[in-house]
Amino acid sequence: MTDSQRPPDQQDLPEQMRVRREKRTRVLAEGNDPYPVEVPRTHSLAEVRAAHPDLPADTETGEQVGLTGRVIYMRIAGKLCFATLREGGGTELQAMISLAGVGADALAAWKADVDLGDHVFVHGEVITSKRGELSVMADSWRLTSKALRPLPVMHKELAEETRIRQRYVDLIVRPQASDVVRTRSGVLRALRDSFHRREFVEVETPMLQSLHGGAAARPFVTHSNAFDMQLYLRIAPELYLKRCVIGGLEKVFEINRNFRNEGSDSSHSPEFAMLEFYEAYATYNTNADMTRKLVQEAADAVFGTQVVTLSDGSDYDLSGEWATLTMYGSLSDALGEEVTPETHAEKLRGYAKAREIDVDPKLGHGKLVEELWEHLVGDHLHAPTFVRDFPIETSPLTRQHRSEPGIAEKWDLYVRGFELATGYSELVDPVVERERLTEQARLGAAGDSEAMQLDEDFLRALEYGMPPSGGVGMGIDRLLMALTGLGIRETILFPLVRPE
RNA sequence: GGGCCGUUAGCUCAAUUGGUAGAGCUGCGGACUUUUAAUCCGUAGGUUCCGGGUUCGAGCCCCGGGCGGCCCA
Repeated sequence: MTDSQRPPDQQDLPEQMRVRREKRTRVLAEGNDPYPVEVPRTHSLAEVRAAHPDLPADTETGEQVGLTGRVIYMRIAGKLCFATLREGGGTELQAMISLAGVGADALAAWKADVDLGDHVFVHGEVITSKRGELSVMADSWRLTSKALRPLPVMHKELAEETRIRQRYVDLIVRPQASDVVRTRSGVLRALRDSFHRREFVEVETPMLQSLHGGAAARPFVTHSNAFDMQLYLRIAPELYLKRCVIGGLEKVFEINRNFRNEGSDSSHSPEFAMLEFYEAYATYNTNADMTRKLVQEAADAVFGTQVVTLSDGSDYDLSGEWATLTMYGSLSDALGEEVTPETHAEKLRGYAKAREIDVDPKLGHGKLVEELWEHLVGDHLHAPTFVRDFPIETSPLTRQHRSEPGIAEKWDLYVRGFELATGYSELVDPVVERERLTEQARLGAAGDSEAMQLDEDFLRALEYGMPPSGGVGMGIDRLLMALTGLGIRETILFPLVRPE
């Protein structure tokens, strides 16, 4: 049982928590509610600040207000107490509680009852202090929510683990934590605006799927009692979005969660937000262009610039056209050896060994090429770069290149060395698709836990005819990483963590 | 999965060679009607992550485990 679930046994509590509980009890005993249902708030702190941008020091405005906020600092000077109140948006305002303003009893109650972290209501006049600080000079005050746990020190950073496990505390003490949340919200809004301007329709497709497909990944497995059947949490929405396009929804997008039962590190989370969009008559050329615009429009909308400032203070330039490489061409350059779709796996293994890159000896040509490429090229890409033309055998849902044999019309977008998005000219030939998925099913039966299952309903849908189309998937968490320089666990409000 | 590092007061961190577990902030008591992380005086607060072991003696050494971080796969 964790501390928070245990019934409050006063004997076991640390002193500071015991004291706060006693204060709560005392306030109740005095006939006051430390958790009132409603208080006569007239303005937000931000509204007061906005209304009085530059009052001179020692001004009395005559304006009466009722304000609320969490006490984050207290300074007591005898018969005059100062408290810094902070509200949700991060705006702070000083409250002044004086003997002359509230009387002896209310002043004594303030000193006795209020702790750092408490929510309070303060009624009084908007003034500036002798030092010029915009303040409310109280004529009355009351608790609006008594905090039973002490606030961490405000001027030291919380341990990273505590920041993640107790994000609510992180949000209270670290304004940048809520900035990230607001940035994320702004990015999502910008993406939706970009799609709506282009007349895309937002859809929501199943999260619970009876077959897992649309990506190469290990799924989470669950069970439906009603249907008495095994279900998977989706690893991708792709096969359902394609059904939409087949049905005539020619421009669709979905922003929703995917689940992959794989490792968790600084760029992977088991649960992550994904954007996918599909457009009839688009190709991997046109949708690369659109992907770039989506990212640039999001940067503009949220930061007002396409040269974003990362968390380490450096600038990152997302503006203009982005670099383009081909996978085989850039790998050949990095190796100093010509690599083509005909290059034997044995030879690729030799290149890997010569460069001390460990590869699974069972890998075939396609995965070897991708492994080598990631080590020799991908890890070193800093500027936004499209990498085009992947091995066909590792791209089962992608169309064969229009002129180059053995190559798929697929790109990956790399930003600062990590993969941000991927796009295809979609494979729409139902006969070829059946062959590809049958091969995937064979790999699955042979033990490849990432292989897709054969989705007969998807193939049936394809047999009704899907227009030539382009599709893109982009990780939302990674987009936030790209725009801010933060790690994935900072971009997700409540990342999965082991129970304490 | 492997390697390395970390885990000490509410929070952030110290602790010499194995020899009485400390500091700042917070809390509590006091002074103070213009503070800005207020200041000053006083004071309290510990299952040193858990379980074993070695030792006269373990926060520190050894073994096992938990949780976390970094690197590698």
